[in-house]
Amino acid sequence: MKVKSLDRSPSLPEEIVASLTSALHAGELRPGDRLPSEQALANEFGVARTVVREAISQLKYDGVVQSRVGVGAFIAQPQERTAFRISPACFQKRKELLKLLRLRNGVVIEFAADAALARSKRDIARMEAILKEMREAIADSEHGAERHFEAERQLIHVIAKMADNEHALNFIVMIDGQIAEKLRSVAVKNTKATELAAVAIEEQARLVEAIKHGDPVAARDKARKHYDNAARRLADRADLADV
Amino acid sequence: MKVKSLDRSPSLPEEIVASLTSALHAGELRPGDRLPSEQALANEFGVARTVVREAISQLKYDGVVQSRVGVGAFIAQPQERTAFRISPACFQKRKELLKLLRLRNGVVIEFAADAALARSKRDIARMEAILKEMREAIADSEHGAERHFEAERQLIHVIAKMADNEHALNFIVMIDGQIAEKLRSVAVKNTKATELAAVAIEEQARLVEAIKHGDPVAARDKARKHYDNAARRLADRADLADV
DNA sequence: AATATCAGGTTGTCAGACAACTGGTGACCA
DNA sequence: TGGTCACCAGTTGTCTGACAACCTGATATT
Repeated sequence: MKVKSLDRSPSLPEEIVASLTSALHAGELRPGDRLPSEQALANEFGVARTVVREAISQLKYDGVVQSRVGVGAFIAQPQERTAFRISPACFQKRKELLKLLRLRNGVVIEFAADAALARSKRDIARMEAILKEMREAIADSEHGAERHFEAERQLIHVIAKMADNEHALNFIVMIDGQIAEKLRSVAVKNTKATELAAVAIEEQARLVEAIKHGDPVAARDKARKHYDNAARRLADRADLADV
Repeated sequence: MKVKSLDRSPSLPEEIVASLTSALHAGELRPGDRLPSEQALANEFGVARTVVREAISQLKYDGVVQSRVGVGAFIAQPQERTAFRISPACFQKRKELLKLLRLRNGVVIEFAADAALARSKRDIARMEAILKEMREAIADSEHGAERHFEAERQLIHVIAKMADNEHALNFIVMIDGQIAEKLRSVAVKNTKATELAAVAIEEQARLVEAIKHGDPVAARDKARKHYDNAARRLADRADLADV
């Protein structure tokens, strides 16, 4: 029905980028090193120069390489990078996934305090609607787990939006979007939903309450309690696949 | 001497990326919209199709657009993005810079606690050497401010490294590298160094102490005190240029 | 010995071509 | 009339070859 044909034959530039970044990650390419010329890479990979150029242009976009006309392309210093990127490889290992989750949670926790300071009535109404949706989801034996999962995400997004820092918002949305895709199936499957969800909802209700009261310290505290617990509950689950 | 010829004539693909992203940021392009065909864009911008392709390949790399053979290229949903990027435009406004600083500080504060849990003797020695460098820098009337600035950055990097989360480390190094370039001149110029620096060093010494004792709560607390204060001191400075 | 010139290599850009693929149109047929 | 199918124009992905601008190092010249 929804097989969706996950062919995904990776494009040539993608493969070259992957090859170069893995070489970089493996230490075969180090900051300051000069890349082979575009023509040489094209020959090596058996593709046209345009393909190599597209690959290198992506690396340049991230500040991972810098090129000088007439000279060549060079691996830049780590501090020169202009993008934080999540590669598919990050999700291969369970550990990596949990570390990304930790990073997302850390930012959310920190900015929950800012949210408490900048809250508006609209925001509060929004959050309470989300809590209501969570509570209703418990009764939904069919899609309840999925609804709860999505509601949790929405709460995070609302908090991030409240904090009045678009960079933090972008960051949270980006990470969350990436890990959510991987976590959804785990969160939905095999969930002995109700009792765990009830605890989680209580935690989040306290967080919302703190934000509502405009108490940044309490908001941070409640946020930490919930998101640390949520991460622990997830880590304890045996069915979080490790490839 | 070190003028270094900042010519920086932006490349054609760069300009097109900038044009498209600004159109996207301005709401002229919205998620789900279809981009003009590569040939149409090439005509519009007066460049070759290869240039347009390099630009779009960069956008695809970030998950900002997705393309399908035979159909076209489309603006993706925000949750689809795979990269958090700092564009040069972020530094034009003083406010943006402070928000980026807030984001960096938030992550550092949060992971200072993790650092306290995962500290090693090597790390502690490293941190104490950095504190020593800061204290010595006070006496250096010529390069003291710059030395202090760099030492503060190194302390952040060491803490990030300690926390055993390479994603957080990457993120901090990236953001810090970007804002440092913009802050260094401000931090160094017109610094009535000694008295402010002494306060900052004391704050950081307490942070190091907390990490040394393996106390995550104290580490987080001290980190928050220092980095919030540092941000406030910076924001209070009148010479932080606003373009 | 110091300087000017040149040749080769490298990146940036251009132009044109073709394959694979998609969506819709219109012809054809039952 | 209604459904099926071949076809066509448009699009992306890739390839090829070319040239300009530029840099480096070697060579020739003074």
